Amino acid sequence: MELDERKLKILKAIISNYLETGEPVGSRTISKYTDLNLSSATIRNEMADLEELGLIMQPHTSAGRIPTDKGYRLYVDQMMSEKDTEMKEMKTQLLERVDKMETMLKQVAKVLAYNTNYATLVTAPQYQNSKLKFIQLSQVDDSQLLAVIVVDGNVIKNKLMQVERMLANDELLKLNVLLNTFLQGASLQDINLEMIHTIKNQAGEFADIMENIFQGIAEAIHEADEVEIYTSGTTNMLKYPELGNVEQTTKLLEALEERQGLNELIDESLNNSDATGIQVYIGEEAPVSNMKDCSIVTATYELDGGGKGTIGIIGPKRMDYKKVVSTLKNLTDELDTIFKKKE
Amino acid sequence: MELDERKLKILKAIISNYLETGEPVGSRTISKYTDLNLSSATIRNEMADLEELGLIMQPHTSAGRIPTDKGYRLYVDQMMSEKDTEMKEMKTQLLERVDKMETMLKQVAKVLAYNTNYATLVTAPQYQNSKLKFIQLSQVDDSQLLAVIVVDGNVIKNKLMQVERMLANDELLKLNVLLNTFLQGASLQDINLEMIHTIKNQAGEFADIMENIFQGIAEAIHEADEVEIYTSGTTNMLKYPELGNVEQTTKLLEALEERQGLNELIDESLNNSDATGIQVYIGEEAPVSNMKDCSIVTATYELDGGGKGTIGIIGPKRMDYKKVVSTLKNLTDELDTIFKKKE
DNA sequence: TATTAGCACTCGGAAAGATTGAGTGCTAAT
DNA sequence: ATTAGCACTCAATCTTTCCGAGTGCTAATA
Repeated sequence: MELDERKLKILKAIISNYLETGEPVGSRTISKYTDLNLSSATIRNEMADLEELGLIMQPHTSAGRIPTDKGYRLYVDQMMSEKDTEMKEMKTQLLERVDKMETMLKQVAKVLAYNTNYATLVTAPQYQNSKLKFIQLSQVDDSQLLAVIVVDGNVIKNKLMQVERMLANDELLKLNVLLNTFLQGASLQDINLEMIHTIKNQAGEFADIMENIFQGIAEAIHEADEVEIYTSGTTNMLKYPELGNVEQTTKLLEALEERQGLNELIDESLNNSDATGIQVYIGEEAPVSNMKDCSIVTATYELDGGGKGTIGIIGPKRMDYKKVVSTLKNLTDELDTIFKKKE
Repeated sequence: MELDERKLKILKAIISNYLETGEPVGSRTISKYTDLNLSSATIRNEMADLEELGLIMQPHTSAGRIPTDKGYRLYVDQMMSEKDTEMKEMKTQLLERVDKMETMLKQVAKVLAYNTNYATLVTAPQYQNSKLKFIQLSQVDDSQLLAVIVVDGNVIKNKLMQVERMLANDELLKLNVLLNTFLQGASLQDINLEMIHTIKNQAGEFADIMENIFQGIAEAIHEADEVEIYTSGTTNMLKYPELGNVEQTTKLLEALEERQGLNELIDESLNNSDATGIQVYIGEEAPVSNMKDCSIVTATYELDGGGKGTIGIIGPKRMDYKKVVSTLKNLTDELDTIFKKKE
């Protein structure tokens, strides 16, 4: 059996109705509220076919039909090829207060959650491949040295280190010059053992202090590699009763709160994203086990500096894909420009 | 009517039973499971009295009794005067990975939530009254100046500023000396307009740049004043059905997620805490409207540097006050020593 | 051959009763 | 002052009934 034009139209009608109501859709509804001018009986026949094709299903006999994951997938693929729309209010909301990356990303998650009524997740851009811009050591007090490390994209990391004795000004200066000479412009991966060795040699009597400093730098880098994930609107998930019992939803909320599996999700989405940067996971397709009853839409944004971040929306399978996808598309564009302007 | 010894015993029995089960407690239960050796009828009479005193109530006729807020309050006050117990496992869990304040506080919230099954909240120490330790300006690239600001307790803030031209090394040095001379050791409140004026005068040709810098410092200070609040275990709240319908719990979760009203709670608890630093809010006593059905226990920890932070536990009214209070007491002690060791 | 009207059938969910049992208050006896 | 006993209440739970949305199938129609 083939999926002809009419079947497709009916499928779309079923899905979009289901997206609105969350209730199984009956044949009569379709017959009445589409411009197909077919009787419910005919629709029923077609529905039987669609069911056979695995695109829709009945939650129980004598109920209407709901889309299967496969049905959603078809719908989303269709829809993705169509045009965008709307989105302007969000921009203004977003720009209200953008003074700091962290604040901004939290804000993005919040605004997005508020506007979509789904759970959202935003990661800071990951910078593994960006270059070291600047290192500075300063003596904070008798026993503490502060290393300030700045990388492309102006991500700043501080690292406090204990030292045995206070360094003189010229010693500090020398070390600063040394560090910056060797490390400026290096990508985080470039800083290998060999380089460390060289620097330690050059440092002479401060080799042991350098040891300390590298330890600190390593920690700072490690820290920079840990992606910070901001979530918002997680409680929105409680609004969708079809996500099964409360227990399951609770599990999902816990996962979101504890960031369980979110890293996998983000890696997955960063690696697999195509030109548009948008990925849609429906039900079982999700790389996180607690989210098998949901759909997840992720988008990747990219900075000039090479940093990449992810924005994700987690919602019920009957999420408004059209709106979500177009919103995300616009949002990533927006982020791109904001970050570029700030740099 | 007076609250005699026996009534008190019965009240305690009712409350502690209710804490365990979450179900209204009947007269027969008390009669059987206490060493009072009284018949259920007698207990009933006493219960009627306790009800008249406003210490317990019936959720409906022909149900057992549950404690009122007033009853809880009595119980808590009694209990607070008694001895502590237990707590050792938590320490080890806590110390597993303490490399960074932020990480640690998150960890504290998590461990606490895990161990108590309530929602928890932890704030970083607030430093309004601590002193500025160190300021350093560095030229990051052509157009950007980085100010690193360190205050007592080693809270570090970075502030990037745009400048029109690149500063020469000796110029930077001069400014650094200037800033540190005037500002080192000053509490954040000390930095008033007059001082700013003086510094700007001294800065000579760099007055305009100084303007920029002060702007930056102001922002950084402002930022330091914003308390970061970490929450964990919020989904635990879904485990207590007596918190009313799901909607209300959802509201509570939202409040926790969006940090609504948490600042009030923290201020309140910081200001009102007595020698022990522990505060208990029962039901309506809570300074946050969404939490009228819960109880909140907060504890204040204090650093040598003068920073104060709050740890809070939010749970149902029938929370295990004894355990919670002793846990919090121990935890704050622990935090105090950890922070002191780190300084 | 495609569509439609008609009808018997299914089944979840709401409504209405029936049953249970934990708990109470009151009274009379100890 | 305490207790046994009893009638009464009421939420919770289980049963039963009923309704209607929706189906599949068949026979009639265009």
